[in-house]
Amino acid sequence: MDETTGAGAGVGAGLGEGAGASGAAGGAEEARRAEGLRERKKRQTRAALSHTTIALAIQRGWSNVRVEDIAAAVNVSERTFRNYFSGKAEAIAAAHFDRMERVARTVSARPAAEPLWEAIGAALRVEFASEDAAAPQSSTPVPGHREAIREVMTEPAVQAEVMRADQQAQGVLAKAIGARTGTDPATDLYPKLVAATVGAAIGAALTHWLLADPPVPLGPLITEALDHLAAGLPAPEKAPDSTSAQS
Amino acid sequence: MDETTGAGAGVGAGLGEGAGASGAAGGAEEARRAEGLRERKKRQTRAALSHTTIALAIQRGWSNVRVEDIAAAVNVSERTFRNYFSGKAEAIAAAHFDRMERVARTVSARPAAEPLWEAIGAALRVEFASEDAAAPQSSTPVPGHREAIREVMTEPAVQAEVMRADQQAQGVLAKAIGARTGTDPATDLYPKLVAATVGAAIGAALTHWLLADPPVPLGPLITEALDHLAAGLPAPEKAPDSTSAQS
DNA sequence: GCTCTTTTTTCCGGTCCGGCAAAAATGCTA
DNA sequence: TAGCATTTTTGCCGGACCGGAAAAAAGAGC
Repeated sequence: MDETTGAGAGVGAGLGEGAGASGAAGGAEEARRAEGLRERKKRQTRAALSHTTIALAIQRGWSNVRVEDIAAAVNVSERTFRNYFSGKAEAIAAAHFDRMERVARTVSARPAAEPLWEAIGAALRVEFASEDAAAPQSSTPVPGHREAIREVMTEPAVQAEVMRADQQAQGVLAKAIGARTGTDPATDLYPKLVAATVGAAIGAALTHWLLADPPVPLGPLITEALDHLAAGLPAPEKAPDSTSAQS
Repeated sequence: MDETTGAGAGVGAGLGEGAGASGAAGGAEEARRAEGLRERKKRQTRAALSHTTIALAIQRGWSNVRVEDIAAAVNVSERTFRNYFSGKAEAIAAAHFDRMERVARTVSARPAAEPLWEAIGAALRVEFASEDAAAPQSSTPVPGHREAIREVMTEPAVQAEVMRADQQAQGVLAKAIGARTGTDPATDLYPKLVAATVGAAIGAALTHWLLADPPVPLGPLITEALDHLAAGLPAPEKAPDSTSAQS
C-alpha cells in the first residue's frame, strides 16, 4: 500500500480505474466503518497492486516487469502479490473487472420501477458517458492514455484475463438483470444472454474506441451500440454505392 | 502426430472438435494438395496436441498434466509444444477457436444474396444444431461428456484462454459480416458489434447448456438466443405472479 | 492483556517459458 | 539425384513463475 518508488502520479490511470463506490451519504460510511480495518486494508492493497501493475507495465513494457518489482513497489512480499492475483495479467484485468462490476451494481441500485433497458442505459451513462475510459474527470483527456492502454492490450495474457474478468462480472450483472425482470440466472437463459450481450456491446465499443484513428469519444459509441441492440441489429442499407439501390 | 500412448479413442471429444473442412469436391482437394506436406503435418500436430491436452486434462485432472506429458503422448519435444501453444490452456482453447472460426468461414461461404442474419442462423445451425457440443454424430450423446467439459472449464486459466479464443475468432467473423453488409471492421462499429453479439449469444447458450440441470439440447438454445437478439432483447412479461399484471 | 482468526511472510521445489543455435525435414531447381 | 534455401523441430539453458506448508505478524473481540 505504499507505491512510493517510481510509478508516480496518475501514470497509467486507465482501463477503468475510477471512484471506488464513494457514493451516497451516511449509510455507505457506516458500512465502510463496520467493514473494519482488515478488509479496508485488503482492498487498498489489492487496488495498489492492480494500479501499480498497470503503471509499471505501461512505463517499462510488459515483459520488463517482474512480479517481484510490483511487490517491491507496493511494499509487500512477492508471495502476497500471489495471494491476490494469479499473475500480472490478472492484476491488470482487475481494473476492468471492477469497472464492470460497478456497472452491475449501478443497475441493481436503479429504482425498481425503472424498466430494464433504461436502467442499463443509465448505468452505462454514469460509468462511461463523461470521460474517455480513464480518470473520473480531467479536462485534459490524458494524451498518451489511449495509446498506453492499446499497448498493454496487445499482450495475449492480458487479453485473456480481461476477457475472463468481463465474464466474471457478467455473472453479477446477470443477477441484477434477473432481479429486475423476475428471471433467475441459474435456470433461465434470458438474464445470462442479456448480460453477455451488454458485455459484448461494451467490448465492441471499447475496441472501436481504442483503435479509431481519428479518436472518437467513448460515450456516444456505447449509446450507439445500445441503440443497435434495441433495434435487433438489422443490417445497414447496403451502401448506395452507385447503381442498384436495391429494395 | 502419434498419440499412441494412453488417452485412447474419443475420450475427450468435446469443446467443439469437429470436421476439419472436409467440405466440397475437387477444389478443396486441390487446395489440400497444393498445401503441401509441411502445412498438413503442421495442422495435424496442432490438432493432436490440442486433442491430447483435452483428453489428458479430463482423465487426469488439470493440475496433474504437465506439458511434458502431452508432448510425450504426441511424440514431439516439449519445446515443440511451446512452438504451437503458450500453455495447456491455450491448447485446450484452440478447439473452441477452431469451432468459432469454422462458423465464421461458413458465414462467408453462404450465398452472397442471402441476408446477414439468415446466413448467421444457417451457419450456426450447421455447426450446432445436430449434436450437443461434441463429436459430429454419435447416437449416444456421449454420457459423461458434458460433465467433463464442465470440469475443465472450472479452471481459471482455461476460462481465460477460451474467452480469448472467442474474441480472436470474432475478428474473422467481423470480416465476414463486413463483407456481407458493406461495412468495414477497421472503421465501422457495426460488424464488430454484431460479431461480438453473436459470440455472446453462443457463449450464453453454451453456458446454459453446460449447467442446465435437466440437460437440454444445445441447438434450440442457440436458436432461442438468436430470436431474442432479433427482437431486441425485450424484458419478458413480469411473471403473472399474483396481483398487478402491470401493463 | 489475552485469545482467536485472518493475513502476511519466509522457504522451497517443481514447472513454466522463451531465446538461441544446431540439426532435421521439406520444397525447389538444376 | 544432388544441392541449396526455407521452415520446423530439437536440445540446452537460465530466469521467472507458481503454489504448498508452516511460522510470524496483524486485526478483532472480549
